[in-house]
Amino acid sequence: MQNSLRQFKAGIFRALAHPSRIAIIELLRDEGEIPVSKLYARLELEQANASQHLAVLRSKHLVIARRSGNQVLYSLRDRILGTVLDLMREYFHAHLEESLSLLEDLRTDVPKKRKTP
Amino acid sequence: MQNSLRQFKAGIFRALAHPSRIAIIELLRDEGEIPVSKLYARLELEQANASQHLAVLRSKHLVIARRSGNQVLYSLRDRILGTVLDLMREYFHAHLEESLSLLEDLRTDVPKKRKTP
DNA sequence: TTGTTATATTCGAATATTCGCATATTGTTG
DNA sequence: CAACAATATGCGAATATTCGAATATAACAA
Repeated sequence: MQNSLRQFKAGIFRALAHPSRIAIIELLRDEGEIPVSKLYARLELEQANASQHLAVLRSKHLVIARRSGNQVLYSLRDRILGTVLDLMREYFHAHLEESLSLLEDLRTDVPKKRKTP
Repeated sequence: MQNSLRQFKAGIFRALAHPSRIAIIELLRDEGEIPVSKLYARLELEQANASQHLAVLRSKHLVIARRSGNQVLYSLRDRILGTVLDLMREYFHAHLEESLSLLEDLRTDVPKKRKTP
């Protein structure tokens, strides 16, 4: 009872527990409804990979997919998700210093931009 | 940059992405600071298991551990986490119907209570 | 029909989580 | 000190996630 409710919540958090999926949510929050093609172009994801992540989000009903002719348009299911991410940002700022040290730990990958080596 | 920030957020969501850890957070939110012994008694978790989950929460700085003599007292690091969980409840209610169908899907385990079949 | 574009799904390997069990650590009491 | 209580950690097996590669499906155009 109480228990499966927690499982429900955990499932949603799990769906949010990936950088690419967070990027997707943030993009949808900022841009509204967009086609998959634009989505994976913007986020520099492989098409298949983006589709897999979208499937995860769909399975938790976090996003809505709508077919429009050739393409599929995605949008956020509920503003609450945007709010949650805003809270995360707030949290991030509140604990900026140690957040930075956490980021330090993460700074093993993510070179991403490199100015002509 | 933007990317490792998302990784940071994802890490926090991942820490929340387990029913037992959600239960821990909710318990700390409701009870304030409590010793581990009380925590795993209340949640009916194995001692080692509870400790492992607490380690996950600690690693993301979501909880604070304070030693007091023999025992270790845990508390929530930031009210924001409670707020996030409240939002989740709000979300749950907003989409109650389909949430219920999601719960149906989960109802593979969690028999828990059964009225003599 | 055939071809083309857009998106989804399947598969398998690499990696990560989760749990119970055993053991280690820390503090207290006698 | 030894014995005990409270908590943490290490290990290994079971399970779950993640990714790229290949393939499937859907809508449309010629």
